[in-house]
Amino acid sequence: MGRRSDHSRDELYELALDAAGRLLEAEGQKDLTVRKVAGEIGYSHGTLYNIFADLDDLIVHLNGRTLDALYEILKDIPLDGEPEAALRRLGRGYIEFTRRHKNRWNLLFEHHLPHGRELPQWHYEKVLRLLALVEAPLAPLFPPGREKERVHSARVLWSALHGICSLEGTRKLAKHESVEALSRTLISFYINGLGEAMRDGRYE
Amino acid sequence: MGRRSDHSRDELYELALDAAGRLLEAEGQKDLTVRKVAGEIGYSHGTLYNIFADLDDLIVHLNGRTLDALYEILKDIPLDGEPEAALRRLGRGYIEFTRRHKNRWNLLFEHHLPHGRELPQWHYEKVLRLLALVEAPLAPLFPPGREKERVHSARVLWSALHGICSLEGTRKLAKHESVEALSRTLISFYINGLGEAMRDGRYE
DNA sequence: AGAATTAATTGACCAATGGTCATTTTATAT
DNA sequence: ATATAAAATGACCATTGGTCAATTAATTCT
Repeated sequence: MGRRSDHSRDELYELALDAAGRLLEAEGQKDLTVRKVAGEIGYSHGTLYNIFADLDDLIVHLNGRTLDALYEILKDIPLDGEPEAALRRLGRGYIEFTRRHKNRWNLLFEHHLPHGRELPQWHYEKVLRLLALVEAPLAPLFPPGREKERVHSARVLWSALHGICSLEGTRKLAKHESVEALSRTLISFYINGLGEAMRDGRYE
Repeated sequence: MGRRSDHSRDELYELALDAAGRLLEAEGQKDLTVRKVAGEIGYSHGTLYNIFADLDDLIVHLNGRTLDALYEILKDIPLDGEPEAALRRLGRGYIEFTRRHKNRWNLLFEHHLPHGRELPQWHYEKVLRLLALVEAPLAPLFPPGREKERVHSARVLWSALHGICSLEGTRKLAKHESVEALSRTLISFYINGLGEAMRDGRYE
């Protein structure tokens, strides 16, 4: 068979990522193969190599979608009011997302490009956009001129929450523990400690 | 070829895991294959299936070794003195380990058993032994009768540190950030917040 | 309209993998 | 020596990621 007019290149890109996402969510990483994705959309596996450089490339784009999906969830969460409460709301949104899309979310962090290849710039931009959501509620806690420290704290909180969800979701830490409880404690103590240090003027 | 007397079953087990560890550290997850491990120790791939149920099983045992190795590093770190200082020392040890053994450490958290299979009991015991190291320096911060909360806090800190190292080591968060700085801030603010809450009697 | 050109799609093909198991080879017991 | 039991092998299978010449359909040109 040759050039069909069923789908444009862009449509094919979307179709492929749709199918890849479905496969991933339904069957897990092991079943996310070039051939299965191609089969799902009614093309041969060779065709996918016109759209993506290779499977790694496809995964990088799929992960981009995951970051977008998470942003779409979190962006509507109100960030005003008590900083701690806002952070808890964000945390809950994050936790719920990782629960609902466990496989997608695992792939995002567990896929590694082969040696020498780097993630595209837009990946980091998508991450920064998410981090900005965490930075917002932190604003009232930092006086002007301490923006760097605010960014730093957002990263601590983001990474820490990631760790909590990661260890729980993959059952690597212990069989059962409440992610909510752990994240709640984290946020509460961290913010209190931060506030205290800031009040006493002994931040760093 | 048949039954050789070169190595006992136990020796073969150790040899295989040695080779697997070497391959993993040198080449990464992609090159950790049954055939390569077998080749490294001078046996055919079929032989490995006398020792391990399958590749997943081999990896589970390899990960057990990783947990042991981490414990061996951390167990000699002095945990007395200031809680915060002790936690920082533990954190540094952990960070250094994840740097030195990046591939081993990634595999530990990124490997998933196929659906329906569970990690062996001894895996969780090895984890608990590590968590106990974090619980120790927290002891002075909790009055008697709050052991549950102490365990809880150890888990928060452990998971959070894991998240920080994970995101940094895999370059998924941002290109460069000081893991040390992030973990230092985490420990400092968390412990301060915890102390304050405990003093004021408003824990939970 | 018909021919020439261009581009997309295919599937045979390759090397490698995880895994199985009948066969072979060796050590041990009789 | 012979029989028995255990372990090591490698042919074999299905599946994978990836390549590329051949094929086929859309587009352009005359």
